[in-house]
Amino acid sequence: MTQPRTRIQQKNITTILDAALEVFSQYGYRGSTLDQIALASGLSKPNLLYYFPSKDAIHIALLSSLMDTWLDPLRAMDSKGDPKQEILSYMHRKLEMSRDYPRESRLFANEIIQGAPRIKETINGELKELVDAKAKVIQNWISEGKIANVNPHHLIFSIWSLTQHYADFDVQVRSVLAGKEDDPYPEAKAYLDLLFTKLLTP
Amino acid sequence: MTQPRTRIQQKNITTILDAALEVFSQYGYRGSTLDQIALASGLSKPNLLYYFPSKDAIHIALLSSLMDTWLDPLRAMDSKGDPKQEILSYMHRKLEMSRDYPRESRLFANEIIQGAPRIKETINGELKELVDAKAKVIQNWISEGKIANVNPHHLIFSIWSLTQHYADFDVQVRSVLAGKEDDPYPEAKAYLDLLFTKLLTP
DNA sequence: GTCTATATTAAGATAGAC
DNA sequence: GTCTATCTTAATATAGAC
Repeated sequence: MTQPRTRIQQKNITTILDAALEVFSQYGYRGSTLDQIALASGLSKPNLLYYFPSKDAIHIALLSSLMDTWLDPLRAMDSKGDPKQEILSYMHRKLEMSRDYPRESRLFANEIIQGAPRIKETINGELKELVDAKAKVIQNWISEGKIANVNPHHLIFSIWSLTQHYADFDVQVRSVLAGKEDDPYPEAKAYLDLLFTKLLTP
Repeated sequence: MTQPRTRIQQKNITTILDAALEVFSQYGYRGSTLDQIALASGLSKPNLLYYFPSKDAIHIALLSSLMDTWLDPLRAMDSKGDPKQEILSYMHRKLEMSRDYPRESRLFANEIIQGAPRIKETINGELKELVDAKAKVIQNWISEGKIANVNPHHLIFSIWSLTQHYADFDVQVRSVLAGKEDDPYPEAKAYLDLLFTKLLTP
């Protein structure tokens, strides 16, 4: 789908991808059907297959179109900024993404839990290189005594897991907090702020 | 399957559940087929359905037989023990479960991400009650000044997310650590020990 | 570009012999 | 209890009219 598109094509493709995100993120790839995506998009099933050659193609298009956005917050971590603030800001952005884009988070979670069959190359390549580069930045901050000495890779994993948990395990979080917090995010932010502040203070 | 069983029945049921765990944890419920489970168990497809009435029944039997084991570490948290040590021990046991039972972790993760259709009652009931009870224990420790003032529910969420991440996102963790750590767990343990020690110290 | 109708295959489940 | 063969349904994908 790299050809130039008319307005109606563009609009339908966007509609399909949004419907597919809704469905795939909730039921996983195999658990989702073209009928569900057709229903969610308001288009007919054969019409989906006019825009995409197959169900798989829709899924792949979704994953790759979202991968960049997903990694943007980590890319934004600036080696020239204030170390503790840069890491906290990265955590905040990730937490906001869980809150504002939970479907995207669950789409990736489903994919990775099931062995990342469709995005393994990206993980082994682009993602690993980005993480390694940022881990070096963090290691430099540690060497300069700006933050406490923690394993940079595991620090990044912990930011991922702590923030994505609120999107991926949303049902469980809300069940457990029922009657206490209607919106888990304000408390999550306060808790994670404290956690990372204490962790990173030398 | 509450009737008394012969030895051969018992053995086959165990074999089926183990094969089902292998398959369901990797592909999710809908992504798994009875053919795959039959192949993994060494039994024929109709034979699976001699022991269980349906695919769904196998999945439900798996989930409920594992739920208890899954919550045991939290149950073991002792209000009369040393507060910081009890919480650290809980985290350690959860990390060991990720390392030793990653399939179980992914089975639950798949289920919860997709909205927990089959275990919502348990989450709203048994799980919530257990967490609320343990949150009270933690709150008492805080009131007594034994540990720092952190939100008990979010503390428990953070233990879940940080430890289960190593099982659920195993593929990603290992890809990112390729060439650095063959086994992520020793570094994970050291990192999480530091994290929770700093967090909980008043 | 969009639809109805349909071909094709995969997967859950059952029948019935042994 | 276990198997081969088969029924049935659901789901991907295509054909062909408009």
